[in-house]
Order: sequence, then C-alpha cells, then structure tokens
Amino acid sequence: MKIVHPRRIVGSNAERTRLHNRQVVLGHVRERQPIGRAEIARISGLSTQAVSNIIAELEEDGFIVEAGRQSAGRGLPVLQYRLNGDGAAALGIEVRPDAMFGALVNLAGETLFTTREALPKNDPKTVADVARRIRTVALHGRNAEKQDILGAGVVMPGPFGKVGISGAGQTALHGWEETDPVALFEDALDMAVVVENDATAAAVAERVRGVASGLRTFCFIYFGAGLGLGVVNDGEVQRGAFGNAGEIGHVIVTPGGRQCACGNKGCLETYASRISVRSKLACAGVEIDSATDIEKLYEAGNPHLMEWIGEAAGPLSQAIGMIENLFDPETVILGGAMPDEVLDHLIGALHLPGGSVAAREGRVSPRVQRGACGRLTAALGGAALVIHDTITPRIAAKT
Amino acid sequence: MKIVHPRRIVGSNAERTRLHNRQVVLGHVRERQPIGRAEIARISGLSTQAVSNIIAELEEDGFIVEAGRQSAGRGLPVLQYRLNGDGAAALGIEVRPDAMFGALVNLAGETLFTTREALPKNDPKTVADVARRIRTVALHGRNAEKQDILGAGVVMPGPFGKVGISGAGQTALHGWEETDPVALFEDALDMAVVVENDATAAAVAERVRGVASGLRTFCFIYFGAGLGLGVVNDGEVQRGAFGNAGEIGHVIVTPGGRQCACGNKGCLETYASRISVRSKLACAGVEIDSATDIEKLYEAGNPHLMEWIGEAAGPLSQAIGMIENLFDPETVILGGAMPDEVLDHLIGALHLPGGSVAAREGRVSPRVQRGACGRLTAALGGAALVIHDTITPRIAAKT
DNA sequence: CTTGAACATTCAACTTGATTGAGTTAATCG
DNA sequence: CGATTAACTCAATCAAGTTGAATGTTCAAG
Repeated sequence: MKIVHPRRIVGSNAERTRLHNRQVVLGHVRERQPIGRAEIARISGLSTQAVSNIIAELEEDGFIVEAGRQSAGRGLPVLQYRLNGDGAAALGIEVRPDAMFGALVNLAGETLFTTREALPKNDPKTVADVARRIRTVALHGRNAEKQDILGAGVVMPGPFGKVGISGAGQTALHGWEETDPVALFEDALDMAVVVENDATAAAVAERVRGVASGLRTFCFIYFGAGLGLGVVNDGEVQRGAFGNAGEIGHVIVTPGGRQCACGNKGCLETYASRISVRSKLACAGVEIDSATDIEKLYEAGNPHLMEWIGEAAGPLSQAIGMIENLFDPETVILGGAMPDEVLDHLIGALHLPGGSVAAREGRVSPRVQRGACGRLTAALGGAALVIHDTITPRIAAKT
Repeated sequence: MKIVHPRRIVGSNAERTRLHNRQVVLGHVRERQPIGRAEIARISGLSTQAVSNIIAELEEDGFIVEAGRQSAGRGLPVLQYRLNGDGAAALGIEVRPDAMFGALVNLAGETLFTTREALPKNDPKTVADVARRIRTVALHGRNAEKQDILGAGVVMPGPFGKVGISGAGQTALHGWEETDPVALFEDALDMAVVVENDATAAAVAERVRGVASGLRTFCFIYFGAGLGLGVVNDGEVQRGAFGNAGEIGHVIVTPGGRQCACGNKGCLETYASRISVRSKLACAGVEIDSATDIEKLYEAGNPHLMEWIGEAAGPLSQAIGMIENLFDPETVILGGAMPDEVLDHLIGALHLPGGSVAAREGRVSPRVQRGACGRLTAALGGAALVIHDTITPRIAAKT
C-alpha cells in the first residue's frame, strides 16, 4: 500500500485566491458564528466588499444561512450568518481488519448516520465493494441532484508502506502492497477521497466537533489496535515524509522492558494499548473482544483491569511528557476504542512529569483530557477530515 | 521572555498573490537552478507569461541572474536563470549566556562574514547593544543604499516563557521575563527580525545550504548547552503552540535513570549533551570549556570521552527511534557545538532499533547523518531562517 | 425631538495580476 | 532546406479584490 503526499509548491491566481478566501471566510464563520460581514473583514484582512461577495456565494451554495440581526451599540445592526449544517455532508469510512464503519457527518460536524459492515476478507476488492455498499446505504434517500457530498475520508490502520514494524500481523491489511488506496476508493465511491490513519482522523474529529474545537496545535493519543498519535500543528495535520508520523506505540519507554511484536523491547504499546489489556486479561483467563467487553469488566471492578490501568499509567505519563516536550501542544487528548470510564480512570492515574515545557503558568487547556467523540471517532474523523479540508485554507500546497 | 507566533488566518488579494508567486518562483530557481521560465511554469502551475513577469521583477531586484542559454533538443534554447548570491543577504545573530555570534549569509547560502563578541552581562539592554555593534561590523562597507539586507534571524536558547524546566539556570538568560525579544531586536537592528531557538535555526541552516538541501521533512538534533530538536515538516518549521517544541533534552529515556537538573530522572540530556560530557570528564578531573577542548581530547584518544560516547549511544539511538516513529522524517541530522569527529564516532556507535517506520525499503537519505554546517550552525541558522522565509511561500499565515 | 456620530452594508468605478492566443525566434529532424 | 518543436513576448481579456461614495440604522448629546 503506497500513500504519497507529494506537495508540489504551486503558484496562485485569481481563481485559487477566491477559493482560498472562501475557505478563510467559511472558517471564520465556523469559528465565531454567528458573525457578520464587517467582523469577518476585520479579522481576515479582506475588504468588506470582498467578504460580502463571498458571503453571497456561500449562501447561494447553501453553506451558510442568515442568523438574524444583532444590534451591538450604535450603527446598523449586524446581519449575522452561521454554518448551515444541512448545507453539505461528508462520508467517513473506517477500515479495520475485520469490519468497516461508515459515518455521514454534516458541515456543522453533526453525525447524521452511522453503520457497520462485517468484512469477510480484507483484500482491496472486497473492501472496495463494502465501501460502495456503505456509500449506498449512507446516502440513501438523499437528493442526488444536490451534489452536497463534499467527499469521503477513509481511515486505515497505518503504518503505510513496507517498514520495519509492518510485520506486526494482526493489525495489518493483506494484499495491499501494490494498491493505491486513494485511487481505489475514488473509483469505488465516485467522489474525492482522502486517506488517513486512525489517530490523525480522530484528532481532526475532535477539532471539528470535540474538545479541540478552538485549538490550532494539539496531540491525540488514539487507542486503536495499537496506539497512535495524531498531531495537528498550527491547524495543519502532520503526516511525516511518508505518511507514517505518529507511530507512538513503538516508541521505547523502558529500554529492555516487555517484548513487543515489532522485535524491540519496552515499546509503549506493550503497556498502554488494547493489545496490552488483552494480554493482561488473557493471563488471568479472561478473553475480551471489544471495547464493550472492557467496559463491562470495568463496571464489575475487575482487579486485573485495574492492575492494567496502574501499570499503563507510568509509561503513558512518560510518553505524554515526551509529547509535550517535542510538540509543545495546547493539550493532549486521549481517546479511541477504549471506554470513557477507563480513559477517565487512566487520566486520573497519570503522574505527569514536572520538568516539561507544558508545566507552564497560565494554561487555558488542561494538559491531558479525554476526547469527546467516543469510540466511533475514527469513522467520524474520516468525514471530519473532509469537512476540515473544505474549511481550512491552503494555497501553497497541491497534491 | 514571551515569544508569540499567533497566526491569524488572513485572506488574499492580487498583491499578496503576487508575493506568494514571487516566492514560489524564487524557490524553484533555488532548488533547480539553472532553470528557464517554461519549466518553472510547468512545475508551478503558473502560466509562462506570469513566470516571465515575475522573473523580470526578480532580475531587476537582483535576486536572480541570467545563466546562459541551454539547448535541449528542438526549439528555442532555454534562457536559464540562477540565484544571484550577492543579490541580498541576511544577518544571523546567536545569543548565548556569555557571548554573541554574528553571521552574514547571502541568498545562495554562502557565509560572507562571522564574528564573536563577549557578553559581559546578558540582560536585554546589553544584548541589544552588542547586537547593534554586530550589525555595524557585519554590514561595514556595504552599500547602505542598496537595501539588500533582508532582515535578521536571532537565535536564543529556549525554552521561552515560564515553564517547568526554565529553572535549569546555566542555560537561561536572566531579566528577560517581560521582554518581547522581537520588538527589542527590531528596534536595535532597525530591520525585520525573527527569533527562533538554536535547534530550529540549525535545521533551517542545513536546509538552505547543508545536507538537508532538497528535503522537505527532517529533524535536527542539536548539541547546544542542552539538547534540542529542530523539526521541519513539509518545508514548514515546527514551533508548537508556545514556541517551545523540540525540547528533546528533557525527554525521559530511562525511567528512574540519572538525575537531571530539571527535577526528573533519566532525561536524554543527562546522557547525550555537552552537559553530560562535561560532568563525565569533570568526574575524571578534566575541565572542558569549549567544543575545541573536546576536539583535543578526542584527538588524544581520551578514554573518558570514549566512554561517554559509548554511554551516550544507547539513549541517543533510542531517542532517534522515537523521533523516526513520531515524525517520520526523511532523515535525522546530528550537529551543533560538538566536533565533527565526535559526532561521526557517535553516529557510528548508534544501534538504531529495527522496529521503526524508518526501517523502510528504498530509502534515499541515510537514517542518521552529520550536519554540514559545522559549529557555528546556530548563527548561520539565524540568517538562514530569513533566507528561508524569503524563499518559502506562505499566504495563509500572517504574524 | 432633532441632529450628528458611528457603524454595517451596498453600488459602481478602478486596479492588480494572472490567463489566453497570436506572433516571433531559434534550435533539430528528415 | 523546409517542417516541426519549443521558449518566449506582446497585447487583449478576465477574475477578483479594493476604494470611495451612498444608504440605511441605531445611539447619544443637545
């Protein structure tokens, strides 16, 4: 499977400028809605007239709607606008080795529909077929004329390409070595497609709708099959040179520690991940299959699970300290396929290092918090990626 | 000391578009020189005419010069252009607790001049005075009319702001809590100023002139007073939310390991940094003061220094594995205030983890390499930052 | 109650800069 | 040597942002 994000540096022209400005205006509406033309003009540096033209265009396209007049002191009361949730939607698809999830999310970040389809095999053809089915089901009953589906965000487990840790086995998809997933899904779904790993998608989901709403720089630790890190830096998703950034699960936290499937010892994943819970409980004779199983065990106060939390907290604290020192984020979010209660307990059990650039005076966001998007984050995140892309301006780069 | 990089998302217009396109063209000239209009048009997506106009403008401003005709197959031979090294220059200033360094670098990345000034005190006023002196000396004899100084890049030791590890003492500057360094230096130097930490500046220096020349995503481990990490992601410098990203020295590599001045135990800095060499040698009764001292000891085959290398290699390997997994860079560069021979030896002693996304097939850059800019990297890097800024297009963001 | 300052919005003329299409020039190929 | 190919220029066109005057609305002072 090869995913390439080669950004060619391209020039701009009037048309691209307009596209950029459209996204700027839309972004400001999203962030400070309801809001009027004049204020957008002030914060965007555009003239009122330009904003006015763009507003008219956005309204015509159904992306925004009027939100009444608001008199603030003297002068003509502001004619405000807000996002039109129903104006457009994006499809999110998550591919796991044994199942696929679909989600439809509207411009406002509201979830309109979710679904789950079992995956008998996970070769490209089967996955494409199921993706097509998800598309059909998710868009059923929508007016096809309206053309209001912005695209699809497909979430697949990394790492991409042939790398040192791909042999892990259970998390990987087979038969994808030579497939370009973007082309595959664009063909199957007949719409624009972005492909991203689960952690990144989850991070973006939190930005579009969850606890990272107003933040431009933050990190998301994602409990998937392994453990991933999604990084948003200055509003920009961070992928690395080959699309494999954020493989935090295989960062070594205790040299010479527990043996990991990747061949190294002391990987974070052997302490804090679903793999590690599973093996911890397996030792105690308890088999688990899903996050729901974990939830039940937690509610029952299972001592082995509690012990796992205790053992995971140390390495995780250390990893969070590392993240803070390396990325200097506004906050670190924990989420993914792990029950909220367990995440909360885990966060409570952390003892974050004092010696960190994050131990600063006057923080506004907490150093660590739980994500708000729940367990379906990844599929929602796929859709959120698309929403995010239509709202975040980018001129300099082109695929 | 407060450094803020709050990027307001702003709109674009014809003028800003032109600025962007200018930088795009200049960037392509730099990267593929000598090069003709038509090819720039192809790779930039601009029309030949637009490129032509911009080329004319750049030539008039002295940024580029003709580089002869090159006949390639049929058709009119290409009229090529290349960067005019002498067309413009940037001032780089590095502030260390006890001294300041100055460097003048031209557009082509060539070093025109370097200087060192002792720093009796390091309060803002003294530093500003010395900066002014450096400016005078560095620009002495230049035609002031020409206005070809693009600005200054000032490199200061991080972390910025009041954070958990600022108390380290010896590396910090005093009396800067309430100072805005950008304003201070802009006032003192009477030109545009960017402020950055040493590791980031060094990374950019390698991109403008050294081993990271063609790379868009890489990391630079910088041996300064402590240990810093400079990250360039997709051509963009990474600062974090508060300008303190890259504090790799205080990442914990061995929980419960050596006591660090920051209060934590097992920080990377206690194994691999000048602080750690110094304390290693101090235990053996050898006092060192500069990188030159280390160089002499290395040439003499000092056993304690060799032992230090052996002890540093492990934690450093682990940290590099971590960097690879988190940032997925094209390469990791080692450099800073450490003799080349020692860095080479250290790199040779590394045993990089196999389980890393960087252990990929078909690599082009080595996983780890030594920087090419030598020990003055930081001051050069300051200037490089300015050069980099004039060449790298950015519309979406504004300070 | 009137007047004017403050502010949002619109209209129409203007400006900037990119694109387009028709030449012009200079190589190579047959 | 003529046909072809490619780089480059010129002049007209076009898209989109800016500017400044005009038009509403509201609040506050006289």
